[in-house]
Amino acid sequence: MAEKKKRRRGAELETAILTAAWDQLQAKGYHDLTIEGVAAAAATTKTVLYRRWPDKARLVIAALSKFGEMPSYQGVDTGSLRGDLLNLFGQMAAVLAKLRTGTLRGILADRLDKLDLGQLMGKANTSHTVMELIQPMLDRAAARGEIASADQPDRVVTLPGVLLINEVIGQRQLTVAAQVAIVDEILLPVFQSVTAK
Amino acid sequence: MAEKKKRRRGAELETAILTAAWDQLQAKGYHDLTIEGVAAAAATTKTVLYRRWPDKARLVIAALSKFGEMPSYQGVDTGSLRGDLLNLFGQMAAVLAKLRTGTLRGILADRLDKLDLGQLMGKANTSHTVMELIQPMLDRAAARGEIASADQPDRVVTLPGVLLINEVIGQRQLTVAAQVAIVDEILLPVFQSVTAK
DNA sequence: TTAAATTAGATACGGCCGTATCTTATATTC
DNA sequence: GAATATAAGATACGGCCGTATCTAATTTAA
Repeated sequence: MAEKKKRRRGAELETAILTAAWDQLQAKGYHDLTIEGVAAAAATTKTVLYRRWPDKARLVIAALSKFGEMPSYQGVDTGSLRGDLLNLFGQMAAVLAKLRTGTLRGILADRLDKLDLGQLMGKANTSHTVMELIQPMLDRAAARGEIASADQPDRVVTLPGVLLINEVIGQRQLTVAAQVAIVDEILLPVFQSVTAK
Repeated sequence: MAEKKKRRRGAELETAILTAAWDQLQAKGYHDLTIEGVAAAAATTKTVLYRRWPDKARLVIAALSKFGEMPSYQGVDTGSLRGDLLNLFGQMAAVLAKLRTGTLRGILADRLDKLDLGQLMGKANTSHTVMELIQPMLDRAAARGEIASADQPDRVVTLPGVLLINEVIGQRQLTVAAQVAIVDEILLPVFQSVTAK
């Protein structure tokens, strides 16, 4: 009896590959995951993978997007800038907690050669940049009178993202205490220091 | 006539290798520099290189230390915290200006897998951490009464280094305008917000 | 001066990367 | 249903990594 040589295609094949990538990520971690290994685990070849994703980082990001159950950020009006920021960091911490240690570090390292910081998070460039998360908070805070102006310099608006990434780069855990420290010791003082134009 | 098979050793050999590494760095940039290429250019083999440096990043750092003419930071009391900080960033900018674009990015990326942020700059861990640069400034500023306390949280003392690295990671140039913005929009507000204990 | 210890140099290995080429199965179109 | 287009699968390549092993030159100790 001859073997059926059924060939997977399109979405079916892609799902199989991403499943394999996800498994490898869980089993071996980002560093030890290889394109060839994923291809083998998915019973295909790396040629097929390279047709879809340009490198390991993008492949893993795709797998994370599909199976990582990363909730997209829900902007909530908590009634204060401090609450908004803590809420944001809390959600980020929850996302990070789902990742194996070193995964994000590895992705960042791999992409550091090619991209600028604003795009380091993968889809961050297309959908919601850090700025787009922060700006509404600042708008509300200004409307409440908590800060003098919602029109803050770029470097200031990007600061939360920078601090988040910095926290990830260090081996730190982004505990609640760390979140509070970041918000109270750094972010609020900076935001509040801006004077109305 | 038989060739003299003179064998270089120790410091002589090491200098030859680092010279080759430096040349390659200038000629091809960090990304395209390879260990094997440096070995070949130095007329030796990579075995010899791996006996001295564990990876490309360390090799390049060694070459930079030897030939990069990176002036070590000179702490100067300019009379104000703002002046001190701008002076620091100015010196850092001068150092960065000597590096080919992408060199520092590459080094950071390569080491991101293995180290925490405080050690990313190579010898930064042994000699002068960022904290050790900043703390004297804060001490002086507190003595002058510019800030309420020199006893600032770790995350705050490390902030200048984080912002510097962030600036480098982006493709930005660390212009004077950027330095001023960092100091005035972020660092001074943060430092000044700390209340005496 | 001879023997012992170092260390440079040469070579080879397995692993993975990223690309190219070719075939063959499957889908699409006529 | 046959012709055509598309994409999977197989294989091979050159490049570099990092390690291991062996040799031979050179230094150091005796």
